Amino acid sequence: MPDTRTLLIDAVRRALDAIGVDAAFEVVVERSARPEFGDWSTPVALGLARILHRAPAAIAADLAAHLEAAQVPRVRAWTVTPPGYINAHLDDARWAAAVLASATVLEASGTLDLESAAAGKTLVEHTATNPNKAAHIGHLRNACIGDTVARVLRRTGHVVEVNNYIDDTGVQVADVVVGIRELGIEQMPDEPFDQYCSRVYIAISARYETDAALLERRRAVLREVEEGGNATAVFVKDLARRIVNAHLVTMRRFDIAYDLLTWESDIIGLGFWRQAFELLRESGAIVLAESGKLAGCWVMPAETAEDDSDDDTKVLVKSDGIATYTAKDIAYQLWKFGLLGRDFNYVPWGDDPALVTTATVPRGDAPPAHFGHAQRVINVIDARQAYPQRVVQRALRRLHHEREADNSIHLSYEVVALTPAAAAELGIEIEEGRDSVALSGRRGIEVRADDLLDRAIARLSANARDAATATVVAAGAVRYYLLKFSLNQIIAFDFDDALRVTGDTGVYLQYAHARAAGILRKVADDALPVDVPSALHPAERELLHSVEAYARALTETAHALSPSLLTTYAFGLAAAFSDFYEHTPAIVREEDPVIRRFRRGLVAATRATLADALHTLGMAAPDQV
RNA sequence: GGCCCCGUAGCUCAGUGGAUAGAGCAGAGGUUUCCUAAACCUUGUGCGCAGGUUCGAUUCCUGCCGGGGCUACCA
Repeated sequence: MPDTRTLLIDAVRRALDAIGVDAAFEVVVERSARPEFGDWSTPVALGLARILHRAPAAIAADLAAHLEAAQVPRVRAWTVTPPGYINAHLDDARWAAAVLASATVLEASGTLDLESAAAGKTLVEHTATNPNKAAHIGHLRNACIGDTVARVLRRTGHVVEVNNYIDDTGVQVADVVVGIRELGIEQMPDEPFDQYCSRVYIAISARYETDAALLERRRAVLREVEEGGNATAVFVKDLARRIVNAHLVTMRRFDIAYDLLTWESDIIGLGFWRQAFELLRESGAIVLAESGKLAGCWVMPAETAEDDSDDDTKVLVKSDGIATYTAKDIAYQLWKFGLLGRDFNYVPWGDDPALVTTATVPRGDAPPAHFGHAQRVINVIDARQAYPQRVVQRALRRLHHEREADNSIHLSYEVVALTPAAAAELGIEIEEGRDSVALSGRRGIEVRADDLLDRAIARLSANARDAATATVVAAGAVRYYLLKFSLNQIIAFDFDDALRVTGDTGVYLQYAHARAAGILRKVADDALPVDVPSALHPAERELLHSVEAYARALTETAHALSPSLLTTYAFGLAAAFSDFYEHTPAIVREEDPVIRRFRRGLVAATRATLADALHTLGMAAPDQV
């Protein structure tokens, strides 16, 4: 059943047809600015005034007459207000009943086919934290965005595959290897492995400044890793596996999971890059630079012949023969679309039955391969990597994969930075004149994801009914905090904001859900048909509008790939419910059976909708807190 | 220099080509014989500046100012 807004847009469209307005004229219908105007309003008459050479109010009156005559379902009356708005006043009995019925369906159905099923699979790559250190809140922002986007897409009927890319042949892992070998730093008793590696990473990064010879050691490590089949490669693989396991445990605490772990070393080991290199070379997409500062490198030249500045020339193979990260990413992107003509080997990861990892060597218990071959690829990567992502897209275009290039989405988001207050709390000096400092694992400027969650749990434990509740509410609170900012807004991280338990927080949403669930526990469902009372309380109207808006909020979130749209919606729904809760009499003591039944139904619809929104955001919807 | 992002209330942020631009926090003051007060209510002279497009611009365009990022044989 269409929602009221869609119904009204169609009705206005037909009224416009009736007075001969071009079908291309855009119909806007929005919530009325003030309740006394109505429930929904359209400004179409304003825009038509010039086209029709008539006063807006006169056009509005004509249209209102047509709408009145059309007997639009769920609409009780049409009015016109200056300077020419047309307002719909809803027939509460029919509208409210429809909203409650839809929300009940929502609860019953497993998936919500809101998108007319874009054919094919969407592959979402997220997290992709370098396996050389503990995950911090910057990595967690990435994971929360990616995980939520995947959930939203699945909820709206898409087929989704989630990859977590493991960059185990890159510079950052090599740094830790050099650090462990050269600096003699020991793991402390009780020190988690990922935190130990973070410590080594910070130490070796500082040492490079004074000991350039160490950089040569790093080059040697990288070469051995790329060649494979030696002790260093085995050492790195083991180190990376241990870090990846730590990352998976961390992310699991936030209910973040993956379908497939893809290893950069397999892209090298299985010849993906070799294959991609040949394709790129044969097509002329990359060339060997023979002179200049890039002599000896295989590079992808600039976008256009005119713009041949070095600025836009990207090195894919360094003069020492080692492929850059971007090069391997091109091979990976080709694989994601099924364009490489090669596939990974797949083996289960540990004892998690739902998680598969790529492997260089096949194994007997390999799960059936159903990975890759995506229609659309979404790479969740921070805004600083926009340039290399453009190079990946450009590579697809140069190989004449236009459609796949168009369907390669860099889902860019801004970084997390520390406010001066947060930096001070961590004992980090902030540069004079700056109002924030960027996170940096390399420099130890960070808030570890696990530490933040532990602090949130500690903060919530005092008021939660038990430890398990505190844990899920804390995880939800941290997720909500990292999701509520627009993607292109830098998060100015502040401990007070992130750990707050009142106001616009995940805790508020979960508390509202628990309140609704509490009412449903105490007010029995008499299973009789729900009638709508003759007069709705303003808070009831707002809550009904908010419940009804869920489907649209979901589809808009899916289209924009922007989780903050959904957090904003969910907060609005929870606030509307709190307002209803505070400003209408307690249902448990309601004597009138019609009102009691209706208001219980409204609470049930709210709870179901809020639970659905919370789950789609990757948050728990506890019945009690 | 080129490209990208940001600039809305004291602070952190939503928001929209339409009728009086919203939240949270911080500050002040209130609400509990009542379904969980992690709540609710009261308290607010704010869209960086200047042009342009438009019936209508905080929203779109151009320029400028301020801040951040990218522009590596790192990722």
